[in-house]
Amino acid sequence: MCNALGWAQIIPLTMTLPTKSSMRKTATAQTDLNAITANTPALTKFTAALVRWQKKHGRHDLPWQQTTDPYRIWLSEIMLQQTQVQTVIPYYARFLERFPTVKALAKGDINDVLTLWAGLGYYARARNLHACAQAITTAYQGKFPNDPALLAALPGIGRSTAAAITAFAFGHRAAILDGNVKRVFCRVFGIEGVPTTSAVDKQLWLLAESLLPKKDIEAYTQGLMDLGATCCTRTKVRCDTCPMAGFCHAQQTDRVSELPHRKAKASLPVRTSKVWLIRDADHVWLERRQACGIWGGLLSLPDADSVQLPASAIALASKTVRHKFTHFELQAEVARYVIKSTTEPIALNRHRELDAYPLAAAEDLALPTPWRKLLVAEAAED
DNA sequence: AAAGCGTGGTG
DNA sequence: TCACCAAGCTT
Repeated sequence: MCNALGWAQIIPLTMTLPTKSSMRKTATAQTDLNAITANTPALTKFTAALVRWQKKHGRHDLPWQQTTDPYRIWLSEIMLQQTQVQTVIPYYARFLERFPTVKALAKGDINDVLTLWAGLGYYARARNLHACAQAITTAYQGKFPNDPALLAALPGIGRSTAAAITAFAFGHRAAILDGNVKRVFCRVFGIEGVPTTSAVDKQLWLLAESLLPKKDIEAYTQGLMDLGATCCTRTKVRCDTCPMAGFCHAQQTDRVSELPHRKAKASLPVRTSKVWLIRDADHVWLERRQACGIWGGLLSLPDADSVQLPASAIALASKTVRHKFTHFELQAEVARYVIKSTTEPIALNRHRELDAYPLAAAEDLALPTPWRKLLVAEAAED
């Protein structure tokens, strides 16, 4: 069980109010989904145009596209959750080199998995990935089930990811619904309301199901992703090359920049902490974080209140590190100390300890990004 | 149902 | 610099 994060929250939440125009529209305009899904010709037009467009103008050379290996497709879908293609590509190659099959991954050490994931974020994905590989190995003899409902019961695989895997690996007819798809649907069909709310989300799933083609599920699914990523983007929209331009609701009413409606966002609370950077000439002492919560399972600088410094410690200048997460900003004071050379662990208490790691290896450890950057800079200063 | 969970790109 | 958010899932 994870308790508090250990970082004090010192600034309370305040709400950024929505603009008057968005309040008025979300309050009064209610999209009639029945009117949309009953309009079969419009649905058919969308689907046919998308499939045709994907085959000619979509992406066909991404590293996970020239295969129907469900392991490779699954790995790409997990890495791509809330993460852009350009970021994923180098991680994907390194991961496959180390773990080429689901059985290899299942047998692997979770700390090796986290090391390969370090910097990619949302580390529960890596822990779920490992657990999922073990489940597939034991429950399905290492073969991915081709049923989206079975896949969605596995750790880290939700409804959309399950549909994407079965569509690409098995040609199974199932609907995806990610951020790109929601944006496309809201614009093309003029869906009002905030897509992250459950009511709108439910409507979008119904629409997604009703749009599925009878054949070409691969090109259709890829087309949804490609359109949102290369044409119907958040900003710099390229309506001039869009296959939906002739009948897109947002484009025809000049509201492309207004849809989808944004949620009123809470301002970032700030949490402060004090951590210790304990080093000698070429080592730094790090703690393995507990498996749940922020940076679960990663290595980290220890909280200052949890460590008894060795008697030989000599204080260096402190540094301040600021790091913004999705939901809070961390301001950490890094108190730096040099201790007498040793590679012995430092005891925190009965259950926890700090272990020495080579400072020069900071790039290759399972460290969260702010600590990795800090330690790389620390090593470079020597 | 809504909050928790990372990081990097972009304008 | 700062706000916004991306091939979402879990609890």
